[in-house]
Amino acid sequence: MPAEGGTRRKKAVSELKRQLILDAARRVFENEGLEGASLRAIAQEAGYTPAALYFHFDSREALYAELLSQSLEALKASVDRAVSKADSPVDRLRQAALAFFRFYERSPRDLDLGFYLFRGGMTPEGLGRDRDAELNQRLAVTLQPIADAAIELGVEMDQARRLMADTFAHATGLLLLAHTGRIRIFGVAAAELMRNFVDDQIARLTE
Amino acid sequence: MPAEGGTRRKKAVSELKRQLILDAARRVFENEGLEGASLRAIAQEAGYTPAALYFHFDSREALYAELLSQSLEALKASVDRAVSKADSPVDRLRQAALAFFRFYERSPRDLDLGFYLFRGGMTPEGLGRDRDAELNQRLAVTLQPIADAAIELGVEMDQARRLMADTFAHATGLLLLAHTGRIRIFGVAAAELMRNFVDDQIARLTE
Amino acid sequence: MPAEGGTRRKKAVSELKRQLILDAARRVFENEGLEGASLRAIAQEAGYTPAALYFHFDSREALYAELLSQSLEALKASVDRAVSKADSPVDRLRQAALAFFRFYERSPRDLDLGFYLFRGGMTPEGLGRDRDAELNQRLAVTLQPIADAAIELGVEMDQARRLMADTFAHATGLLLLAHTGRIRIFGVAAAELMRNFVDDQIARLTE
Amino acid sequence: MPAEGGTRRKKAVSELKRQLILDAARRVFENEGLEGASLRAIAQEAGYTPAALYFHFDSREALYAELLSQSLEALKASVDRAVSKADSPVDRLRQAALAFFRFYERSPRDLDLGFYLFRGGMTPEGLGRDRDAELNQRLAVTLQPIADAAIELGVEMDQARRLMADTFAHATGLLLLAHTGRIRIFGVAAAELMRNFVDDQIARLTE
DNA sequence: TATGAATGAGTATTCATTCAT
DNA sequence: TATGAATGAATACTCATTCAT
Repeated sequence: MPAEGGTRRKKAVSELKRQLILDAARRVFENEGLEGASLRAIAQEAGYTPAALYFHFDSREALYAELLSQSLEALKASVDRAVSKADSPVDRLRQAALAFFRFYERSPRDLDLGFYLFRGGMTPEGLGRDRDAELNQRLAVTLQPIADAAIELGVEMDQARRLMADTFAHATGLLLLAHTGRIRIFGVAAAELMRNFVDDQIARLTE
Repeated sequence: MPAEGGTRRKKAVSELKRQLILDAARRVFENEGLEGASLRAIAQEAGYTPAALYFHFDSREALYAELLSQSLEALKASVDRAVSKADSPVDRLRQAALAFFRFYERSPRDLDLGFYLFRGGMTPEGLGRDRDAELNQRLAVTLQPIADAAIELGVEMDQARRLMADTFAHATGLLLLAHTGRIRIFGVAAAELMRNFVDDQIARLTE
Repeated sequence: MPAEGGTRRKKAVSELKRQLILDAARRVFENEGLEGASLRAIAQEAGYTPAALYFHFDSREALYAELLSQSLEALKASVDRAVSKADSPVDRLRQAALAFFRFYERSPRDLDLGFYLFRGGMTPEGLGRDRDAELNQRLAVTLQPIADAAIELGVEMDQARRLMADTFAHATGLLLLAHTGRIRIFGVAAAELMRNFVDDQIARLTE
Repeated sequence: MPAEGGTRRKKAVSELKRQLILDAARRVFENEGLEGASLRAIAQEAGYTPAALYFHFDSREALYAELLSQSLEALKASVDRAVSKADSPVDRLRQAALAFFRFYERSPRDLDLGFYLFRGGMTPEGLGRDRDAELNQRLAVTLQPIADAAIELGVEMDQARRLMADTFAHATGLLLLAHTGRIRIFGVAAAELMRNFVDDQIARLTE
């Protein structure tokens, strides 16, 4: 048992260190942006040598991927929390969509991260099919409450899926616009447009 | 006349070479993506030494900017062409929005290019305020037909601007989804969703 | 004769252009210093293409050499002027030494230029033996009034030559010290030290 | 102890490698001169990739600065050694001045190095005020024995400082002359002139 | 598990010079 | 005489990654 316990403790310590590195990476990302988040910079922020990170992650891309993974986890938690507080299908739909929007509105670097790695999916090899499939899965699961609520409202599966895609698209489009400052061209506020969009969708489903 | 003609011919040749370099840059962009489009790579594709490009462009960023500029020009031409063929405000609105969408649907690298340089606007200094302001201007002008058509339909200025922003956002969001292959998650087609979105907007304005 | 006259005029024009380029080079040197005085920069200041300068000078080094040559000419003129105003051997000696010092005190870039090309003399090939010998000759001629005055005061040739070398060395040493700001370490003024040095030399010769 | 020993040995090895790079840099400096001493060239001479040097030095300028630092250290040691062997104030003054001269007479590249980095002090920002101030400090400390000896001889502080500056100036002036071969113009020997200069100064102080 | 050292490929840009026109 | 275009070599420096210790 003591040996076993030692092993378990070692694993826990290892897990902790991994997380400390990821936290450091997040900080670098937030402060320096995509371009500045080199492995060197992350290692330094974490108090490590670049070489040391390779004991915890296979490559820089793997580290990034894990960062995105955690980001998506946080996103899902955020959406789920909002949904759980709602008490009607309509409200669940609205809250899920708005929680999604707000999550990225508040931490724009997470959006950058998503764009960066999502784009990777286009390349022939991508980040590996497994990783790509996993990202898709996470995304689908996160947005699922929207489809669920729609179905509760009597909508067909097909239509529910469209709603998910539309909501995702509108939110990310508006966030992009807001995030790059371009939205000022139109003299409007992204959050307000998002609310309107969601209300319109609901109106259409329930009319 | 011979002297003049010589000068004129020289200018034309120079202009042509410039364009050949830009074409090479486009190809590199298409094949290698954002990261791979180094000055070296562009020069090689164009059959030049890196140093030679500096005779034609002030810097790598200047070359990129010109690439984007031409892309936006083509976008505007595409939208204008679609609008000119339409014969009613409703049709003009629809065709403008769909032309915008189709342009980027067909040449996804132009979307990347836009994202790349648009993002520059976020940095404190940006690529220079002038360039940033110019990008905004071009975008506003390109989407203007949408607002014009809406106003013809009796909509307030305020609402027309919202419509522009919403259309831009929805289109880019869907394109991002399509472009990265994520849209498959939802089992829907981006183009169809865009058409539906536009139709919904029109229905709302005209009901 | 018209042909001849045309040739002469052509030569004069050519000479003038050469000089305009050299003037431009001086300005660049003064404003940008040694490092900044690239051929490109000089050409631009002169209103030419870099390539055009090659019709007027064999190489960048040749242009620099000519610049130094003119600088030494101006130095000699400055010394000669001072000497011609003096009315005794002692005064000639003093004025020659001080004029030399003041020339470089006032235009430190000329000193830089001298250092730069003088140093070239060390390299195996140098700027070519001819050029090197010419520089030596110019320097000797410029300082000759010091030796002449010393001889007038009854000093041996040998001693007179020592005096020239010492004066040159002390002046350039002080100028270097002044020019790099190091003289502040000692809390003294270069010009005053130079005056003292000259007075000491004179005292020794005449005592 | 073994662990400690390992660390200590590692540090020693590291220090050694650093020094080997500096030695390589010195050689390049001696053979190729200022302009040729690029980071590439130094790395090659040391048997390294350019990138490897960045592990040992922060930048090319930092490497240069360390080279100069070691040179000044050697200079000071040389002067101190000479002074410690002298047994009277007059002798200390003479030996300090001549040791300074001889140091640079024997290794002219050290003089070049000094000129190169000293000149940095002229530029608005310099190599950083710290570095500049440090250079000044080292120089002052090195020449201090001259001032000390003069004060022992009953000279005022003010006059002692002048003597330091004059000695430095005369020595560097003569060295420049000798070093570039110009001194041949005057048919005299730099070392002899330096001895005479020092003797004259001593005569003046003690008469 | 972590480090120090090293690599090799890469970055944009500058330079003096050449040559056809 | 002058230009526009092009070259080839050079610059310092950064990057992700590897490996012996």
